[in-house]
Amino acid sequence: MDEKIISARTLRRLPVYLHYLNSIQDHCRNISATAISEEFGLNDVQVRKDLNAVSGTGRPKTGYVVTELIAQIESVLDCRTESKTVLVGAGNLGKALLSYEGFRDFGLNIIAAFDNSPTICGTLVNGKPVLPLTDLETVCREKHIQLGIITVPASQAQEICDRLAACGITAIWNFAPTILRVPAGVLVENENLASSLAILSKHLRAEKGGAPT
Amino acid sequence: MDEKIISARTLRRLPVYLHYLNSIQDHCRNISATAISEEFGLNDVQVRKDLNAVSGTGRPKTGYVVTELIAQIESVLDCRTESKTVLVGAGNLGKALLSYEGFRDFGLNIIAAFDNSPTICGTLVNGKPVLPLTDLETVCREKHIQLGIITVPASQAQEICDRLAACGITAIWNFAPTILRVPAGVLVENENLASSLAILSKHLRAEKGGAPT
DNA sequence: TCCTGATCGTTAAACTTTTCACAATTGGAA
DNA sequence: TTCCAATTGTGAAAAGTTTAACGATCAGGA
Ligand SMILES: NC(=O)c1ccc[n+]([C@@H]2O[C@H](COP(=O)([O-])OP(=O)(O)OC[C@H]3O[C@@H](n4cnc5c(N)ncnc54)[C@H](O)[C@@H]3O)[C@@H](O)[C@H]2O)c1
Ligand SMILES: NC(=O)c1ccc[n+]([C@@H]2O[C@H](COP(=O)([O-])OP(=O)(O)OC[C@H]3O[C@@H](n4cnc5c(N)ncnc54)[C@H](O)[C@@H]3O)[C@@H](O)[C@H]2O)c1
Repeated sequence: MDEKIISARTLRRLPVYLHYLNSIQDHCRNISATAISEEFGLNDVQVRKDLNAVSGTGRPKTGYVVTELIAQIESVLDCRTESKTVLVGAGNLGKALLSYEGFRDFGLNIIAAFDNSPTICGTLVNGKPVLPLTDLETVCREKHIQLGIITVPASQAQEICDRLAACGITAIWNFAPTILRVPAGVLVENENLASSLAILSKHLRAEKGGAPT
Repeated sequence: MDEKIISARTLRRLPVYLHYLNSIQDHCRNISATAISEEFGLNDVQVRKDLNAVSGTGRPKTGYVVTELIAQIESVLDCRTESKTVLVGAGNLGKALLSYEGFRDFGLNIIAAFDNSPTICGTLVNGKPVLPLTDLETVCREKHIQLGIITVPASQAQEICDRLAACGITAIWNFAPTILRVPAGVLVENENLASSLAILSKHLRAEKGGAPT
């Protein structure tokens, strides 16, 4: 294994590069770090360091071979290996995520959704079954689920989280605005949309206040 | 104005604190930075510095008065001032955002949504009208819209972005997986869900590979 | 063949964020 | 009253991240 330590910051930028590379691969054979940096308004050395962390096959004058770079990023992000996933809470947000195919590119495979509302259970969303919550443990254990998405109301999130962790799930993507307590070894990624909103509000305010941002 | 410079990192943590403070305000009069730090698994000095940036009214031995702290964070985040907002692209994700009331706490007020699909236009989602895209400019100008949410397919995002910017909107919340080019003075906040997914995938992979994370 | 300029990769510097260490304050118990 | 333990606030160290500077490489044209 020629693994280098990839910083979290770099890791977060890789999907962005990957999406861009995919979009240009049909009409570009090579791409330079400089060109990517311009595309994203980043510093070119930063991009070069990011790419160097996953690739190392950049060549002076020509840059990187697009398809090669895609493969290397996909390898680091492990896009080819499917992450077997369940989603709990098939409400508005849950259904949107279930319907979205864009995460397939990153290996996400939602096997099933769970909900405790009888009106939703039994339906299919984007071809994926919504099952009663009581089946959660059985399905997770039988299908060897690795990743759990939580889109239930905040008040229910910790309980769901505990149950997921108890099934051996070690990665949780939490959309509820709560902090979850998990056993060691389980990673929670909180999708905190309010944080982004705070940044935007601040910008609007700064503008009105007079100080340029 | 006794404004201090608040770092972006701090700004992102404030909504998290705020949500927690709101949840405890009924049964707690005071709260210490230490207690908050334990709740979130952060360093206590970091929390103290964050709070100090917005408050400065912490007292030794007792900590902060919860209601006071809430008011101060709300003031910094400018939660009381409504951000007049439009959403473009009333698809799965757009409808989920339209239906969500949680952002009201942060001053978000979605006035209307726009879509170019005739089947969606004219409907109401959570009491909010979905209008034809052709009305975008008129509404934005007449209602003095400040913030735009983009939930259209990636291929359409730049065009929508341009139109929003042309209406004088200076803050854009982009959910499409593209980088948007904007005039100076316009702030784009990209909600990149794939980045979080990358972190989770990496964790799963590291686990299987043997190296503990 | 030999330049030239684009590009890479790396080391060092600048900057940011987090953590540590410690003095200062204060409410309440002895 | 006096002391103690909890807690704040802050300057300095440490860790992490971004930017700058520069030599090395190499494709393609003179
Ligand atoms: N919709 C958004 O745009 C948005 C944005 C940010 C955060 N969130 C958060 O995401 C979560 C879901 O939001 P939403 O808008 O989809 O809400 P929603 O009410 O539409 O959906 C919640 C779903 O969870 C189900 N549910 C409730 N308790 C459950 C339990 N114990 N087990 C299984 N299922 C249960 C409900 O039946 C419902 O279908 C909330 O925590 C919300 O704060 C939503
Ligand atoms: N659904 C998710 O969970 C999710 C997650 C991450 C990112 N995204 C991104 O969010 C965006 C929307 O995703 P979605 O799942 O809601 O897709 P969707 O297809 O359900 O919705 C897109 C909507 O935009 C409308 N639209 C298309 N072109 C338009 C235009 N030029 N002007 C106005 N409206 C237009 C369509 O009519 C449709 O209603 C996409 O860019 C997607 O990549 C979605």
